[in-house]
Amino acid sequence: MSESTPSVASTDAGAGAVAPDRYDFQAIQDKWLPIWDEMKPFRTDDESDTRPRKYVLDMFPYPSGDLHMGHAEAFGLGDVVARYWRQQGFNVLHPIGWDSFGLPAENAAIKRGIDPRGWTYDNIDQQKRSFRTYAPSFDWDRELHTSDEEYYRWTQWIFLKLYEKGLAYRKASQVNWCPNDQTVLANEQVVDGRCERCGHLVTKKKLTQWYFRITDYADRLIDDLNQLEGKWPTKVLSMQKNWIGRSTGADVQFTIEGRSEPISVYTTRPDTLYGVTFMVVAPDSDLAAELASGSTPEVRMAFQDYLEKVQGTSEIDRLSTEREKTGVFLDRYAKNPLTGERIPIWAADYVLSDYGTGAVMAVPAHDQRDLDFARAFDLPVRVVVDVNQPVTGAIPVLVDGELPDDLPPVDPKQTGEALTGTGRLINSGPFDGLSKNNAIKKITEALAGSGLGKSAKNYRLRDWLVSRQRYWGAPIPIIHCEACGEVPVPLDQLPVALPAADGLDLQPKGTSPLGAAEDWINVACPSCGGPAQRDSDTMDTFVDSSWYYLRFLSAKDATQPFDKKQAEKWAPIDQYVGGVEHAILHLLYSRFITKVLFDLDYLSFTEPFTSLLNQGMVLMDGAKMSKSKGNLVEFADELKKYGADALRVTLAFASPPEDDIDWADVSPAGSSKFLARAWRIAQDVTSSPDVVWKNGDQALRRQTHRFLADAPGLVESYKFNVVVARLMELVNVTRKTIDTGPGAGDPAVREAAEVIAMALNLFAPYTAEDMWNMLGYEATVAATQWRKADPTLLVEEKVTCVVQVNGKVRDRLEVSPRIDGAELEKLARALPSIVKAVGDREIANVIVRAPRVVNIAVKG
RNA sequence: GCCCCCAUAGCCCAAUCGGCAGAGGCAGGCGACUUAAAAUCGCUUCAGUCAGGGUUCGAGUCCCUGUGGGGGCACCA
Repeated sequence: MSESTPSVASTDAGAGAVAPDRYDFQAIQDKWLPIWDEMKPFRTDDESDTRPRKYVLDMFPYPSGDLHMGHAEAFGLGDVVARYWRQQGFNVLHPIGWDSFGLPAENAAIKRGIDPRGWTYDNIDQQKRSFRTYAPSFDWDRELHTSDEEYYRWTQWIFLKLYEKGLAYRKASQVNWCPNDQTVLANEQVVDGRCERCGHLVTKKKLTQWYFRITDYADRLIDDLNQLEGKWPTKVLSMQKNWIGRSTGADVQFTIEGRSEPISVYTTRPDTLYGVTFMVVAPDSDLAAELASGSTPEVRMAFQDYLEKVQGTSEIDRLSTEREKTGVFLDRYAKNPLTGERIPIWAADYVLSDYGTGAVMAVPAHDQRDLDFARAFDLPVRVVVDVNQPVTGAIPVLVDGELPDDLPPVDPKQTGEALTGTGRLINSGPFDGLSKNNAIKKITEALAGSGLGKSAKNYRLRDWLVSRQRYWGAPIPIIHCEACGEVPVPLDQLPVALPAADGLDLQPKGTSPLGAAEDWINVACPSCGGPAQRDSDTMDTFVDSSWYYLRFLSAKDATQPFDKKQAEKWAPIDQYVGGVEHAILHLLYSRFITKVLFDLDYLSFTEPFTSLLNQGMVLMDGAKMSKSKGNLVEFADELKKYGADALRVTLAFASPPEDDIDWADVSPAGSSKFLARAWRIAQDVTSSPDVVWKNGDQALRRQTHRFLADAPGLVESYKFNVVVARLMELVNVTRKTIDTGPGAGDPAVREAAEVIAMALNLFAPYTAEDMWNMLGYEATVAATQWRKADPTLLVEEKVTCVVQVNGKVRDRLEVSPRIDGAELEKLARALPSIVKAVGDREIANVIVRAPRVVNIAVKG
């Protein structure tokens, strides 16, 4: 029918133009976009809708320029899930917003001398236009921007709620400082000693800053990961676990000569307490300064020198594990709580001031770092765990083929290798002979009994530093009054709106630009009415994004951040989609804030993201795309060249979603070809919508229904690439049925075409809609329900049974799937090829797994 | 150093319960259409699953060891 004049695909066909004969993605996009805009098929504002609900969310974009290929992948995949659940009968909430506060806007504004506001919202407009064409099934009516006053007033509200609960506090401490961005950084934002954003070396600076007490939630943040097992990538679960870094051990009290208070040290090895030969404190801790100041003038001098040297060491150098051990003796002594032994105290920078108590008991025989230090300063080493003594069921080691009575004792001081393995205690008084694990328990109990220690836990996680010395963020809603101190801004005075950037110097200078906005910063104290000043810092943008998923549920509510009833209806998120770069930062913070809101009774759940899909990155020639590398693939260019559908299909089909995609390895042109083939099938169908499918070609029907049966499971296990492959297969078989089988008028061809359109809605909504239209149906195909597979078409009439001899395939049998085992064995053994293969060897065993396999095991 | 993940055709990737290694695509080859080429369409070649052991009637799949690649944590006591 279409072999007549090859019409040229018209690229300038406007909306309403007659559909061209050939697949023309531009014409199809232009045709359907205005119709969808009119229909708004993805709105979720109908409160009377009784369908079960699903909440599908992609991590919202930061508006730096236009969308890029990474967005195309993430939002394309998220949209597959959203569209899928709709076709499964769910009322699906799939909103979109922008993470629109942050440094890039401010840096761009400084560079060009403009307002970060304008830059940000221009970029949002640009991204919106691109999204419109890309056509994810968003409910646009819930759009939000974290930089809108209506949004950040509630970010400030959350800050105040944490403040009320004592979870937001200010303290002076050594913080991470990026000299380039001229602002502090949270621990999570420092990667290998460098600023996560700009790559500049991070330094330490003593500053008073705002923190959220996330460490109070450390246990729950670890323990609740169990709920997510199997629903989050194991990689992310282990990253969170590692980041929080819980360890268990004991706090042990050491009394100090010349000091009334004992020093508490944390150890994971209380079993080695008899092996303590010295103590080490962090040189930059208050404790070290105090101990030094109570010592001799010589020590004070030496300590000062050492401290200065330590503070001059960059973070990068300090983190090197190859570094020589350094330290100074403080000429002070502690007392071992169990033995009463006198223990010298040193200051050394291998001990960190902000972990545990900033002091450790050193057991050089059983800790590599302590041993290195002991060897450097010739301090005694005492073995207290005999690692040659088996604990349980250990296989004895033979020496020269003999079982030795006693292995030669190993001296770590000689070998330089600390003995960290298991074994039995020696040189430990009443605890001799106990196994390591048993000793940990017994010694901790003994300490607890005499009030000299107790079991304890420690975490690598630090409190979340949330204040930033920059302009483009949510102001911290606190007022500093000379008379009253810190005074929270009353809730009814929120938002604390950002002053206009106009007239402010946004250049980074180490203090917030807001400090210079005099009209803004000077206010009357809400408590006493006296002169006071606003806090001039703004919040880390991860505070903004920690709760945005809740704002979507009540995006226009002017009275509260979110409505608890709406949250109960929709949240937590059924499917969250985003890159693994947020595996720690955003996901950890959001989990924390969710738990806080739960504790405050604003929520009835404790985990925000029920299941998580991490899509991989889109690379080019094996490397991350970037302008400077010259390997940038622009989303806008690709969109123009291939259209939204082909891009989406390409990204879904390239690989499993969590794998990286190298754009050099994929073929958007191939995807276009596939879409054109699918589209032509709908075009070729000659039967009318009321044909009776069951009269159609059985082979094609089987294929169609097998697809209907398999695809849902594949989508739900994120095997989108396989679904696309199966769709390609179905298209190929349908093509064959048209060209060389019963022809385009066969009812099974129409059935297949309709199923292809219905399924293609997940990956290629424009093409799907146009096919659906050609097949004689009204828009929109996105609202169709997934057809149920006919079980009678899933049963095979004949299956191939493999006949093996000693596991090697020798022959095949076409049999009924319901064949009985004995019958099958008889058939198999009668096969001439099998008789020959067996020969006159004795049959040892015959394994029959009807109807798939018969395996004859023979001897010899 | 500790912990985790991965390895199938030239390339990207499939392979429900352990049961015929191949669904799909790219690239390649041949052919059709074309004056020719591109595009398009049709047909088609290609591996025994990183290596070595083990369990099993049977292993890509389970177990152990190693190699290669990727990731997380790391002077956290």
